[in-house]
Amino acid sequence: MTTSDGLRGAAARMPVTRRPVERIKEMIAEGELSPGDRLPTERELSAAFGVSRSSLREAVRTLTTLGVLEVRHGAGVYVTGLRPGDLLETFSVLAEISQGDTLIEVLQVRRMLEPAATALAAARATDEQLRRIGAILERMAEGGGEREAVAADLTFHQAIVQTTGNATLAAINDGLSSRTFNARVWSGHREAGQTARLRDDHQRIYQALLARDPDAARAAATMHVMEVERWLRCDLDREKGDRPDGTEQAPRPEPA
Amino acid sequence: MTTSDGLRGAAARMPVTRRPVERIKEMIAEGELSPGDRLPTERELSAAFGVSRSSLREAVRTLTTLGVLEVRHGAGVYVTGLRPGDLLETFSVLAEISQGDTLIEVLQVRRMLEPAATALAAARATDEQLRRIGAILERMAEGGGEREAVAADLTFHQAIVQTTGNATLAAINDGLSSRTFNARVWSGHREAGQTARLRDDHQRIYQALLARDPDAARAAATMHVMEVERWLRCDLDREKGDRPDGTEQAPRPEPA
DNA sequence: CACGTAGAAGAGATCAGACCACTTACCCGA
DNA sequence: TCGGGTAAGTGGTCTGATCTCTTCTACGTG
Repeated sequence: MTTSDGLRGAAARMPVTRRPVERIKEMIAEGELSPGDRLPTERELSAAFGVSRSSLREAVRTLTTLGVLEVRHGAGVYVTGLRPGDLLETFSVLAEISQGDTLIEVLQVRRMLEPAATALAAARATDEQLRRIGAILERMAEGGGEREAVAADLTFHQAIVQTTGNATLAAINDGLSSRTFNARVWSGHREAGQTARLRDDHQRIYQALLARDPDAARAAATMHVMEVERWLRCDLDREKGDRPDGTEQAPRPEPA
Repeated sequence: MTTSDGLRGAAARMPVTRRPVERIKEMIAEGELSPGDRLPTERELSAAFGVSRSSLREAVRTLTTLGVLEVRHGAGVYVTGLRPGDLLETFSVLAEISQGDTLIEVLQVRRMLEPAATALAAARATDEQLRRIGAILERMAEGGGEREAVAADLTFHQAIVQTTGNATLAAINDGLSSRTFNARVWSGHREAGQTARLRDDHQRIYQALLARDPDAARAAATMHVMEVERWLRCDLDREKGDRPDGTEQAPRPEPA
């Protein structure tokens, strides 16, 4: 009773729930299903795939989590826009539950992406986009609670990356700088000196964008990410061992 | 009407299935659950959360898809290693089902990451790591079918990125250069000139690594990604409109 | 005729319980 | 002592019923 069914070798010993997942992904890749399309009802799909409705629902749940499908209660199952932002939404869990060294790694990646992205933004930004970024900066200057400050910082960087016009880049960057992540880095860093330093960083980035100077933008972004990295390292050290001596704030500087 | 995303107080009007998802993620973030820990049985969990087993299973399915949990048939549900590679496995769907412009965007991101990563690798590589990369190159030179060539190319770049010691970076890069993606770029580019060009690119990267020369490594990696991007643009143009004139092979070069 | 509301139909959400398939560990016999 | 077999435990799947939400229709009112 095992492999006797006529299924081709590939789909033979596949968990039942996985079959609809692979098939639907395949249909999308082949163009049989397009963004926005509505799928048959769960009851019809389960019959079509020869699986129970429970299993079919788990398959749909998988594809929903991946950002491929979207379920509207009472209305049906739809293919999402399949835009990078849809497919990379899962990305944020990394920043959400990672700890210690992985957070450093995340910042190192941002140190590769954000300078390049900011430089690109400086070259491509329209007047309207620059105006919007400036507005965000003004809102940050107005102060507000820590929550608002974190949100505004996030919005500032997101706006810059969006200016590059690369939605994939924007989605990845969003994932690497999720709200949870930033809140963690920021916690305990609201002292006067650091807040001022942050504002300076942002101002320098903004000025470089205004001047449409990619090199300056790259440098400013690099400095900013490095600063955030320094804070994080400081925090991690404090957590690890409570050494009161403030030395070794930036251990192991990048060799390159 | 109701504020759909109010989220005030406790989990007020949250879909039943989502409650276990959020709670388990929270427990992991708080350290109540650690990598490798085993969770209670599905039956116990469903009782603990006050949901049916079906709903709990959908929650577990969500977390499994995200790479947070791992289910072993007959043995139990476990927390994964929570390593970047675990959490970013979903990443590959982007390369799997994206088309057209998004593929270009993916390559632009790689153009930001791979040069930086290769430079870092040049600075940090151990003799053993360099030897391994060299071995991969030799295997590629031996030829073989297109399938083997794609796999070897992938392995080559993965080995380099792993050399940086940044698992997050490696996971992201893996996602951006999945087998499916590469197979698509490569299809139809096995002509003599391009194969040779590819081998040259790889050799130059390898030489830069051997010389532990970050600048040369960065340049070589950049050239390589740009070359792949040129192929892809060529393919996309061919698909879109069948213009026989070979002009506009590399449209809109990056302004920066 | 225009419009809004109530009801019905359809679709996903959740639940309950049963049975199947796989893993693990224990126990018994050689 | 070692090996295999068996049973308990756990995830995998199925069935079918009920609940909730969306959507559309049809009715009634102004």
